[in-house]
Amino acid sequence: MHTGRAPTRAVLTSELGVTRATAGAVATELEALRLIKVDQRPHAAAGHQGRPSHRLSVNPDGPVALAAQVHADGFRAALVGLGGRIVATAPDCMDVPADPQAVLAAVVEAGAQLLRETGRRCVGAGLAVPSAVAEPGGEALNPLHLAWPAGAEVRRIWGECLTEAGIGGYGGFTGNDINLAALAEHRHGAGQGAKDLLCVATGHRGVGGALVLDGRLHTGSAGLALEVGHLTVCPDEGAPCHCGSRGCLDVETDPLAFLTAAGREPGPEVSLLQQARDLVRSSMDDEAVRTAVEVLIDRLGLGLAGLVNILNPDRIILGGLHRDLVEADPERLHGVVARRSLWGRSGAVPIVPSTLDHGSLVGAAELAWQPILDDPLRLVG
Amino acid sequence: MHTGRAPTRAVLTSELGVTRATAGAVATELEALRLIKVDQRPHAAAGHQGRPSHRLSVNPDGPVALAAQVHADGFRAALVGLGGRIVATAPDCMDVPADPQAVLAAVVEAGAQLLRETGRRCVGAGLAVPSAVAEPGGEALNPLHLAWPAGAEVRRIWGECLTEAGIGGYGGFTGNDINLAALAEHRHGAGQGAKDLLCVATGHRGVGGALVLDGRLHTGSAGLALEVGHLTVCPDEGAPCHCGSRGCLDVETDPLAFLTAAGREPGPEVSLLQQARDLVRSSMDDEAVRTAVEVLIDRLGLGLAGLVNILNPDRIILGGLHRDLVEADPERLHGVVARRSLWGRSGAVPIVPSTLDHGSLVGAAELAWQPILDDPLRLVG
DNA sequence: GTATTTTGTTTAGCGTCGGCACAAAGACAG
DNA sequence: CTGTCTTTGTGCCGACGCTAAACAAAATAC
Repeated sequence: MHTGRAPTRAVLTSELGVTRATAGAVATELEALRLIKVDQRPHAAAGHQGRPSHRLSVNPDGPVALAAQVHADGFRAALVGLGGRIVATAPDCMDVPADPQAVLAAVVEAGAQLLRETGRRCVGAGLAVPSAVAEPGGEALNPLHLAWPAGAEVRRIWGECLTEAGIGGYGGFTGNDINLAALAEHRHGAGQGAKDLLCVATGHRGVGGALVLDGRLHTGSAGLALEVGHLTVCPDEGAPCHCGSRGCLDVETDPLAFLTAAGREPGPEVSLLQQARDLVRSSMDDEAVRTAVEVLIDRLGLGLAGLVNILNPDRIILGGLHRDLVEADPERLHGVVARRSLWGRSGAVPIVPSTLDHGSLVGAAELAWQPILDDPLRLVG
Repeated sequence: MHTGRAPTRAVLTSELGVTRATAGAVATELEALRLIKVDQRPHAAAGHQGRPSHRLSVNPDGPVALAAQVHADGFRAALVGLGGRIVATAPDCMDVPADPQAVLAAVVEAGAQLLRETGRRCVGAGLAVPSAVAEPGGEALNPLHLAWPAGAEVRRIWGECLTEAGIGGYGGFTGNDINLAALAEHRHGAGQGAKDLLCVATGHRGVGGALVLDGRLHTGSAGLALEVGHLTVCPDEGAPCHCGSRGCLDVETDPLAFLTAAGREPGPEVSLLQQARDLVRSSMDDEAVRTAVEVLIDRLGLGLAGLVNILNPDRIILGGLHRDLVEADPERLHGVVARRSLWGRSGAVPIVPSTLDHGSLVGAAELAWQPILDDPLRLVG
């Protein structure tokens, strides 16, 4: 169902490998649920003979998922339609109480406001947090950037706030922000069609990873997988890391590491990530900046090579500052990864920049949409 | 279906979550296929009331899978029944031609001989090789220990040899030996019930890994995943590795590394693996040996911690020399892994020795059994 | 204007599975 | 010993999801 836009019933038959009858039934059903709409006037395909087909498209006025993201500087809420299109966005809120209960209540209130304004039906709500999320309980294990207590029961609180506000659908879902961005890239971004998709991204501080296998997030047995920040990428003498080791990917390739390597003093006005990205984009003719980019690419490449040896992905998507690094010098990064991974030459992995601006939001919505994609029947009514 | 031995129809109903009717139908069907047999006399369950149930057990005289393993010193062939029981074994052959075609022909001949002798029906044939196996083509990418050409089309040759010998069933399957051992441990050994199972093992030289997710082998997008041998575990000054780096798990924790660390000169009489294992088992009161064990455990632990951070398995099985290491001092290994992994204290991972003697063989057979487990109907006839 | 091609819908049929009733075989109470 | 209860195994029916095949629709090709 995540194959581009506006297919026809005929495309569905071949894409899903079912008969025309089944594809037609599915289409009728989805239309009855107001999830899709069917062109009244058939689309005359030029150069093709035979009966022209009706295009099926996501109903822009259909139900939505409530998506929210909490980050270091505040939170953000939006309504996301089927297919990952953001329908409405609440103004970013920069007021961040240290109490998760209070934050999530405010998030839900913003979402409820959006739903009231637009009059949309809500199929569920997803929340992205900048922390490892334990499975199956949904506790935020290391919400360092939020000043929340470790182990905060985010999923439970999220669910309670939602029911309190009367937002129903298929309930509340929570996940790590990078995991959800990876899911979104797989469904609607640069990861479409990948079988084993690896995503690596910087936040404002630190580095995170995510893995999408056969279209499903792989979070490990307890939700703690892809903690890629502590791969050693600077064996000889790296900066000390809070994990106790030295030269971790986390402290060697994050925005602060880049600013330091470029000899810039980080200012307090905007986020470190923003400063670092601006520097890469504006000052590649500066010798110090170019050298810093090369150093970080070499370290990142070493880390990616280690991951390639273990995971053997068929695509890698880079986000945050890493996205700017690969865009600045893709050849160098490809070269390092190929040289340092065992199957570098034979199995060169495509490494591409992320394409979605609000991947975590879209991914959070995707969680809420999932039950409906799995079984559209149960939503009848 | 891999839940211990001799369940009853009633157990199937609860275990598979189906009705008694369906469980009964499945049992009848499997019996008709001679895959299982049903106790004539019902098993009186002591202390239980109600009608006693008939035990269902794997038919020891039923069809078998042909399983074979090629290794550095020769090859081995066996017939394996449903449930991983080895029914018959051919005498180990130590004659190893350098030509894969010739070796596999000899392997198939040994297997055909076994089938003739026992008169069993063959449901398929699986082959384990000590090399990464490319997917989906099935080429052996680094058969270093076999003196085969890299990229040898093992799967094609195996299939051709089988059809030539008239061994039918569901065809030929090939896989990496450690991958298959991991699959076998998950189905019938120390890995039962694990959701995310990581296996790490030494062969005679080098270190390999495998991952079983939700009961299925994860081999990555091209079959090249879990090349764990080149994790850095000796940052300061490790031995040089053929991969170009230093201090890799491969050269720091394999049998030769252990013998060197213990100050022993490896002799030519038996394999390095055998010498190393004998040393661990017999001479733990020797100071040099004990120190060597501790050094290797520390390095192995560092490597495992890195894998835990990325994969978050819920169980780790160690094979080869690593099995002896964990048996010699489990506390030390657990401690290192917990200290060096991010979620060490909260998410301590069980690390257990492998339990199967011929895991690769059983796993190879498992590949051949898989189509029948997936759909027993199609074998009617 | 007719034939052909492609798409969409209707109808019949098949296979799977759950629900239910019934039979079987023992335990337990009197 | 007998009747009741509990658990297991089996046969039957219907709901459901899908395929196959026939039919209808709407364009192009000649």
